[in-house]
Amino acid sequence: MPKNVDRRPTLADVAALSGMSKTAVSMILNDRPGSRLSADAARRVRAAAEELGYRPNPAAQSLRLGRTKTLGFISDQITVTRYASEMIRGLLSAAKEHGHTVLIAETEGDDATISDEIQAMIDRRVDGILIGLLGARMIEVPETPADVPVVIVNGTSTTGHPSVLPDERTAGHAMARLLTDAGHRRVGVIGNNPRAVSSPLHSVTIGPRFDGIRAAFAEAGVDPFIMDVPDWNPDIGYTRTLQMLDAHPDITAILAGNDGVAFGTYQAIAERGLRVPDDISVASFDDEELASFQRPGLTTARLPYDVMGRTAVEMLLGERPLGAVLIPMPVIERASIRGLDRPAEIHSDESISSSEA
Amino acid sequence: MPKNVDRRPTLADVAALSGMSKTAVSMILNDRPGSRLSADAARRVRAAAEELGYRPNPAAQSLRLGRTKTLGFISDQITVTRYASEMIRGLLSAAKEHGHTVLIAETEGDDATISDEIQAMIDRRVDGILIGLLGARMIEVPETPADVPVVIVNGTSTTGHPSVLPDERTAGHAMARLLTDAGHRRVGVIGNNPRAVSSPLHSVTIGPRFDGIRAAFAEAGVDPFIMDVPDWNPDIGYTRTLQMLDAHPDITAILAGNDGVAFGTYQAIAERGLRVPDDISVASFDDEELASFQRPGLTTARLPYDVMGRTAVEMLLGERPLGAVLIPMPVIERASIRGLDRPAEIHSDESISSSEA
DNA sequence: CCACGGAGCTAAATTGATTCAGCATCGCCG
DNA sequence: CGGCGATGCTGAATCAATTTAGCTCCGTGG
Repeated sequence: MPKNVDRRPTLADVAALSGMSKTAVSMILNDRPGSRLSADAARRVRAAAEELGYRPNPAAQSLRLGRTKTLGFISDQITVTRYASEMIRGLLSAAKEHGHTVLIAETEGDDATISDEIQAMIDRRVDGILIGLLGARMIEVPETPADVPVVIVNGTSTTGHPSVLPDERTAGHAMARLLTDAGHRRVGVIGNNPRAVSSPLHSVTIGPRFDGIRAAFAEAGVDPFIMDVPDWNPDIGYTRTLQMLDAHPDITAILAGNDGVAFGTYQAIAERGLRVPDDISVASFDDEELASFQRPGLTTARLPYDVMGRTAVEMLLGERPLGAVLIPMPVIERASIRGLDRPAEIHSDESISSSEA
Repeated sequence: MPKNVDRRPTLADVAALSGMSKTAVSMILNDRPGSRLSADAARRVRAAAEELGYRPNPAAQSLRLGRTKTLGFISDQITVTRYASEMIRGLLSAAKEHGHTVLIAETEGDDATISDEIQAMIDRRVDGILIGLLGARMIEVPETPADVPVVIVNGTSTTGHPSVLPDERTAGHAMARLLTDAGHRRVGVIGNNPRAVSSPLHSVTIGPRFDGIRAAFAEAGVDPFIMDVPDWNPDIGYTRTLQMLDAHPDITAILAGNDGVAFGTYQAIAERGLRVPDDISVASFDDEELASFQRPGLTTARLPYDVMGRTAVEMLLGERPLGAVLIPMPVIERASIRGLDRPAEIHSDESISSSEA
């Protein structure tokens, strides 16, 4: 009976077929610099490897080298989230470029299990760990062996791990500026989230986002109507926009906390028989897919999850220094903001709006 | 100089500390049946392992055992998709329950690279491979070693691999039935996709979905207005709904191809000054997150990605037979369908609709 | 008194790759 | 002609686990 049925070829098989030693084969296939093997030997070895369809066994390599060429990605809810899976795309493609694969795990929202997941990754001897968060906040990360770097994507840690965050302050400033530059001076903001801002454990980005917003309005001499909200979702966007419209019927623009809120804002505006952007301009943050579904398209500051994922991998793989990085949020201009250069005046009397007919 | 600085403890370390052999330690820690080691020895070994914080090296285990306790998940676009990341959640939790971890890779839409990704997974000696598809279609899957099972989630293969698909025919029937049961007899359907139905390489589910729809309408004696479309997205939903409303002003319900189409349908209905569900009922398929954002909430048949992912893992891990499985699509009833039991009559003359005031 | 069997344990082989140390052979220089 | 260095290659150790084969006691039955 043949002994080599269906067994995957090993280095030894290649050595035997090529008539060389395992050492030689290893050196040739790895292009080891400094090895002085003849061109002829190299040719024979490569031919043999090709013929057998030889693939190195990564388990054996890991065992010997102590590196696994594998990264661990642990998320709280990312994989489940409508928009943040872009992060996975970014990190996957960066990892692939460096010949690494990625293991995934999810805590399903329970921060306590993050410790277990990290341990599981370390048990598997990953070369580095990424922790991806759905909402950008500060979390507690257990200590890890010094040789396993950890970077947090869309968050920070209480113990100061390297991190990748969106540059929210600049984005907040840019979006408010977009509105004031378009001539809007009476604008509603829905909404600040005092609880989230109260502690980095709730959010590390909502604060900067609103700092930027406030700064830009102040620079333009605009005093916006900022409404506090307990959470950001379409339902809250809807009800608060209705309130805003009642309280300040003369506003010309609404800046929403994120695209989910803006979704509700669109609904409320339609409910009142108003039009975006003719009557009310709308802008927001995140650039979820649904921002492009809106009619007219929603102008929003994009959360660059893909770049963040990619950047984190580059940090892990030593391509850029480990540290705290801020990724710019590109402004995606669609059609939800109207310029008020001149037509702003005719807005004083609402009864003549029939002039459109 | 100490030799054991910062090195992770190995089986040999546990053996040394407990005064036993590596063999004994291995047998005890693995609860090997048939080994006749004393209770006292077991206690000492476990204590030593605990004290050192011993964790087995999976690379060494894989090398020896040929199993990696790792599953490979390859997708075309899943990880990037707003709704299908539920599949990852399902498969992750099932894998975790069986002590397996999951490697991910993505072809980024290029089917040609699927072969490379499979090879990469096989190189890593995964115990099984999942191929997840964004749109349910038939793909070509290269041959794999007999000891590595492959199952396709949300799709099928030309070579008849085990697969997990949603039960679209039943769902199509159920949704149409929901409408006819509510008394709707003039209903628009947006839209069938002839190109997609033309070949399993485009879709293996749109056909059954529409078969079910047609069957249910036929059973109820209803002859729906079915509109063909080239694709399913909000934009098409919007323009086609406008056309549908023009062509058949007397319809009382619209069944949309999926939630994206329904999004556009809502927009078009609002544009015409009509209301969901008072004037037009709407139903669709998928249950994306945005279905719950709609106002009123959209009644839709849920694509059970999480169950599909979980089921595929159970097949890979031998918990259920490898084969073709159909997963039921639950009907998610929200508020977009109006019962027409009696009030249907007053619809004949539109001019008296002012009676609502 | 010796053989035998079972209990309790261990030495060594094995898995597949990398790498250190070193062995021939050859040409060249003194 | 002897020694030296370069060239081209290989044997064996190593990584950390599992597992086969077998060793040493000890008690018991013949």
